[in-house]
Amino acid sequence: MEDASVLHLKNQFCFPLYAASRLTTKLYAPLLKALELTYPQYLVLMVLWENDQQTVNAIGNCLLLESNTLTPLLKRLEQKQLLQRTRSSKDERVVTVALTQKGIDLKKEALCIPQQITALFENTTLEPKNLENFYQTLYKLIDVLKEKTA
Amino acid sequence: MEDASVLHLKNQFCFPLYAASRLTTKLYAPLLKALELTYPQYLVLMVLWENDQQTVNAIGNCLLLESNTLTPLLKRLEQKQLLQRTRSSKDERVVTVALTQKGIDLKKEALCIPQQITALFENTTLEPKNLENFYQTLYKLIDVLKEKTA
DNA sequence: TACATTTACATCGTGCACGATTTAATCGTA
DNA sequence: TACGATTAAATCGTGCACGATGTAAATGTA
Repeated sequence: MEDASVLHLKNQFCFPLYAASRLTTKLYAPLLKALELTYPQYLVLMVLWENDQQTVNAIGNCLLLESNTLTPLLKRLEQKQLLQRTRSSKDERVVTVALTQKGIDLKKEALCIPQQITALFENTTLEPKNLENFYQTLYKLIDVLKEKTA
Repeated sequence: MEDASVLHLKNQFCFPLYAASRLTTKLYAPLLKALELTYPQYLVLMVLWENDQQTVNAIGNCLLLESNTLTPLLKRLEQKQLLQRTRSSKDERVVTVALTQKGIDLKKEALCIPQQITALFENTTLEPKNLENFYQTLYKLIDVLKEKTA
């Protein structure tokens, strides 16, 4: 590759990931709007739907986010009465996040989202077999990136 | 896949893209800090290094961004005296963005970034052949997403 | 040539991301 | 048991993203 073209957008390592991530968030947006959720809020709820009663740190480990991002986001979800933040009495540094009944109930409405997303990819050029390889490599990439940015 | 697990994070379509995108931006951050650039600013400059003198719209088409994001970003780059925004006299609606000499010169310092990134992936589990397929599928995905979110 | 429509960019408000720092609690160890 | 180090959240400031709306210029068409 010649000198100049290494800086061309199409040859960049990161741009397509950045673009695909933003476009995917946009793909979810109309479905999440029905639940009055943003995409990061949806991610936090998925973490809690899978395992309720987690600390801020634990949620952050799942999503690769830290308290500076999570605290305000969790406060917004608490204001919507989807969850409750409680400072642990055993260790006053720790805040435990627990779903409210309203938060638990919202899962039922969210259940149809994954299949609606999947349906959007039917009859496209994206073959399931390619996608499988794609996600395998993507997770490998994430592992390497986690190590290199640690 | 059973009902509950479709909402598990690891089975989600979008989360790994979101995570990989953010981690990749973090990977670039220390290199870009030397140039006092953010990652989106770097992307805009790459577009202009490849083709100088573009309208806000044209830059947005390259990066999939609109004026609501680009205008403030371009103003910041203008304040750093890396580029100049000029309203076209032929069509007063259009703003043309042109690199200053300082902006042109910055390219020389940026040239080493791609190879430094590439070097980080040597001796990892990511095989070049897999990555080639990966990026092919990623660009296909972007095309589908562009269509579905249009 | 009026005038509705379209286009290009800008503005505004909200919600992330994230580096840097702060605060308070707990831990480790001399 | 003091006390420095570590840990968990929170706070702060800056810079994206982006939907919604605004503004002004250009365009299409009756």
